[in-house]
Amino acid sequence: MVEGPPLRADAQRNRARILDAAEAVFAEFGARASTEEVARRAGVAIGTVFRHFPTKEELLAALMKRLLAQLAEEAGRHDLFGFFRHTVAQAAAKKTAVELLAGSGVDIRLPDAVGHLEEAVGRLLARAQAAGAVADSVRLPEVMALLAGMCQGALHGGWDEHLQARTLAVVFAGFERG
Amino acid sequence: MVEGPPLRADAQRNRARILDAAEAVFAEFGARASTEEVARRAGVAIGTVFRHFPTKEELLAALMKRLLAQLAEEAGRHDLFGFFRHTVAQAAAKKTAVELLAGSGVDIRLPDAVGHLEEAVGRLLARAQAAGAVADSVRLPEVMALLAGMCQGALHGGWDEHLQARTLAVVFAGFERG
DNA sequence: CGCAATAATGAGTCATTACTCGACTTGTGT
DNA sequence: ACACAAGTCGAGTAATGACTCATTATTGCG
Repeated sequence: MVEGPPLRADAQRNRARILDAAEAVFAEFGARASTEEVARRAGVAIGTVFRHFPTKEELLAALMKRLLAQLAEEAGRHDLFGFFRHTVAQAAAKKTAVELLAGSGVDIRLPDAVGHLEEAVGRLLARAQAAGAVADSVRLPEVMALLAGMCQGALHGGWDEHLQARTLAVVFAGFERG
Repeated sequence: MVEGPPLRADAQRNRARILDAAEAVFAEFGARASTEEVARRAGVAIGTVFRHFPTKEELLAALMKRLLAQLAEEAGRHDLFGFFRHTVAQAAAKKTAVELLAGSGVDIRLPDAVGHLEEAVGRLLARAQAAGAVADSVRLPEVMALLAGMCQGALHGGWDEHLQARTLAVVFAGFERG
């Protein structure tokens, strides 16, 4: 994480615009969408995208970092079950987050961002266990695995609201009894 | 499903070889792998692949059909929990099955093959409920959703044996208690 | 201002890939 | 054995997409 001199004002504006466009485009078409489409939606030339993010992977990584940070922050506003519902419901909208949280196609290292999310979920788990809502035998890794799996399932399977509720109900019952 | 005249002997051989090669190649590289790689591995020219499967999608669909039929057949040799364990363990190996069972990237209609698999799993569910191993409130759609989600999760998350066991344990506990 | 340094532009390059097609080979029925 | 339909071959085509770079524009500072 080497920080060079601060960016010029226009460069900052464009960087943010590109990330916003990338979020929208990749949410709509998945990670296969072209970099040109991102540039078009951001209203900048293709070269500008590559100036800020020298490869497509780095663009995806930067976007992913932002999305994971956002998730970790949102975790603070929910209990464990609520966070599951919220995250799974958003899965389809934030296609990329899910695709990449998983590493599908492109592989990217984001230890920090993933770590922060894990910490946040860990706190929710501890609280839920202290309240007796989740069995003590349940550990963080399987909680993360189920979160990822449910997001993937919802995304690719196109679950409706009802199916999502029923499916999560099974998972929550499993949490309750270990 | 129009059946033309029977294929010539060499054509049958090549068709099978291509499907085998496709299974191996797509399992290794995902659906992004090139058709040429499949041809190379099958030991035929690229034109031959396209004679049998006029588009890449049709190749994927044919492969998918075979994999789903195989899964449906394997269901007969397991109870519900065993089938989950078996299928999830194979998820990584049969990357394609999972990617496509979900429809990631390419969309394909395989109502028959999916229907057969659902019927097979439905029988396992009914038997498990009759034996009291699964709560009566659990229905087939969420069982299929969880199967798909767990396969996705295992595939993309790279679960090890231990994590897989712990994760499935939570799901099974959920089945037990509804 | 004026002048570097920094950034934006966008036509072009190169690699990849799905798919075509005309020349050639092989299986099969008679 | 022969003819011909069925099948195979693989160089070629066209589209796409990641990335480059010489040129032009903007910004911020003294």
